[in-house]
Amino acid sequence: MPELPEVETTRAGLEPHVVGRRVKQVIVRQPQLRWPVSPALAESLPSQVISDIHRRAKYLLFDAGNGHICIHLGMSGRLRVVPTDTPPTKHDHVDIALENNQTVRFNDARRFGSVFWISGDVTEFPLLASLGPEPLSDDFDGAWLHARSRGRRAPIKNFIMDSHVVVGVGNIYASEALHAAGIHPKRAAGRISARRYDRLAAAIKRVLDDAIIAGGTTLRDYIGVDGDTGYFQLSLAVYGKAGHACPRDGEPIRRVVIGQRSTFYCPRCQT
DNA sequence: AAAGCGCCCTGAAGGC
DNA sequence: TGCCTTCAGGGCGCTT
Repeated sequence: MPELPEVETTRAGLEPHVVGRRVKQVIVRQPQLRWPVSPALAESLPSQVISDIHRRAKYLLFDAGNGHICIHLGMSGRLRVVPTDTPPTKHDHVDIALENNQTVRFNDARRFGSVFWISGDVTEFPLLASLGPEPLSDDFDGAWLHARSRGRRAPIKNFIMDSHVVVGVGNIYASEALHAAGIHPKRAAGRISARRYDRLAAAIKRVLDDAIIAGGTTLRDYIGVDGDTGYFQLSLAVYGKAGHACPRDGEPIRRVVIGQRSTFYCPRCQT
């Protein structure tokens, strides 16, 4: 369930532990993740220095000089920094051991996550090549959503969760942003005005930004401590709150399934 | 091109 | 208490 804010907080938490460090060894205990872990990872990475950690969508990209480590957390993936001699526990699938006797450890119970080795240009890597803009960048705004949505009959909730439209809007924050913008999640994307898209784009930015700030302040050092992020139980207005009063008008929040995903909305203030 | 759905996997929750 | 079933969920990729 890591959403973009959790991924960004993981990136920020890893950065001081990893950047500038040389990789000593890579251990792959379970290569069968969402995609198989390529042997090239363990072959190419040792002796390289990690110079940077970027995030693109929900992918973490570690610049290793001769290539990039690319990690997606799926829905149950966790990255922790532990002393290298820490015995692995259940679902500890990949270790990246550093020369300072610390190890970046990837744990993923459900194995929806992935660990890639990208030897070439990351922007040409198939999974990254056709992604939409970052939601927090200036490339993403209401005008972009409006332009991209013309003729689209899919529900707006599916539309904003389409990574080719905009990346990083997961199931939780899609519901939250639509509530904040007062838009019904089932409304056809092509039937929403430019003005409402301005509000929606702003809501997406605000919701994600608030969560990143909250995560950064409350969980600043979690990676070095025990690695358990928990989930950011932020001030969610609608997600998971079926039957609770809408914070805006008191109407009971409803749950509905859209695109095989739980969706929460207020039937009164979201139109 | 767009939309819908299957699938990968495990743990938690619910039913009996 | 314990077994069995159901379901959630990110996101690719196949099908329609």
